[in-house]
Amino acid sequence: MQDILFDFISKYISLTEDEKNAILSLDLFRSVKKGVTLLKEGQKSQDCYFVLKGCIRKYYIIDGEEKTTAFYTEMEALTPHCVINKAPSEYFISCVEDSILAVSNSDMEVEINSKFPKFEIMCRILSEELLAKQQINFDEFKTSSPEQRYQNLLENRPDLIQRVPQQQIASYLGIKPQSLSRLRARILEKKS
Amino acid sequence: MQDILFDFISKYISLTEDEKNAILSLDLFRSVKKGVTLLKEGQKSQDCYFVLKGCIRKYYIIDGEEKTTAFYTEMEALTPHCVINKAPSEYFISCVEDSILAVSNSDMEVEINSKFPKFEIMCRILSEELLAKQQINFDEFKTSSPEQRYQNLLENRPDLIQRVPQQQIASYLGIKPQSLSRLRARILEKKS
DNA sequence: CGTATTTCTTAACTTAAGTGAACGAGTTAA
DNA sequence: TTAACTCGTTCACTTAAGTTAAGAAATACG
Repeated sequence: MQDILFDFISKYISLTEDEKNAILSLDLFRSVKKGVTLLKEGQKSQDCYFVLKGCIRKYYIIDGEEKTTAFYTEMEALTPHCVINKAPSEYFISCVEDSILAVSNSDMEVEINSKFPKFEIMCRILSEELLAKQQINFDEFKTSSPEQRYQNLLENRPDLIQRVPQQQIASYLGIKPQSLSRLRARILEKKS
Repeated sequence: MQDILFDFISKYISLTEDEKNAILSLDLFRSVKKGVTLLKEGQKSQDCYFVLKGCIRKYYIIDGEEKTTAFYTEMEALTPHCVINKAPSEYFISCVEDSILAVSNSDMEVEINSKFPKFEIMCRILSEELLAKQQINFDEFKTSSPEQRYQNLLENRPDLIQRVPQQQIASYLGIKPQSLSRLRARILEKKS
């Protein structure tokens, strides 16, 4: 399981055995059951998440309704906004499947960063990379219809549609579950 | 005009007179007329833009239709995706108003970064900050209707609605110009 | 194993956005 | 000054998503 984390890190920087051991000694790994809420609206938290196995999601509750805006699966990292701006969180984070996560908090990161300056370089590259990805994603979302978004999802993250309940997929696409059902039926009809 | 740039930078790092002069000697400032296209789909470019005065926009052409996905106004910076991944651009960038921009290319940045390591720190903070903003923006877009998006825009960037043609605003909100007209009429009716 | 509960689908109806066309106001150019 | 063009609005019509409700399918749990 640790290998997944080190594989990920090695895409950005190379680690010595000493450095690997220092990371392992932080005891980052957490096993989390499906349905568990990791962060609630209004909470202040310092925890960042890296998904080793499973899936977590970010959602808002607006007028009593859950609005899912992101899923994070294997090899994806989530730094909640409340960690950055030190304000109460505007959203929830919860576990879609039984998952294994690497959970780090600010203190640990300060410690690691001061011991291994390499780490800061990785963070910079990572956040630049994420920013670029995020922008393309946003543009794609803006320039397409719900139906196109669903087709895109089918192409780019087909696993999600299997792993995640439809209602969460629907809200991720910006529509209601009933509309997703209908839209799926429409697509099937077109194919035949 | 330089003051705007230095004001911006001073939010992140402090510069000595020498450093300021080094930046000025790069001769970054460009005056660009309304309507000029700075980047075209398919082009490879190394140029990044910082708006000192005016407004530029990013848009795609999809099925012959312009789809505007972002506006950049005073004190906002745009690093095109093609600069990061060194691939041809998927979108256009053009000038909405007569504008004054600071235009930097990769070579200059390498030069500045090597002379003043401070600069790299600024870039890291900036991209982290942008990433956070971008995520909140994306979430807001996803969780709201065209009408709510328009109301949001009225609150958060009222100037844009004055400065930018309706059709570009409409496409930025993810709808057609006719729908924006209708939506505006609907809102006026509600108020009365 | 069967019951309860949640999740997904279907349907009928409402509302809002897309489409195509026409119109008037404002701008540009001959 | 007039003709051509652009831009925003309006209208009638179509299409897709929201809403409410009911029923089927899948899942969880005692």
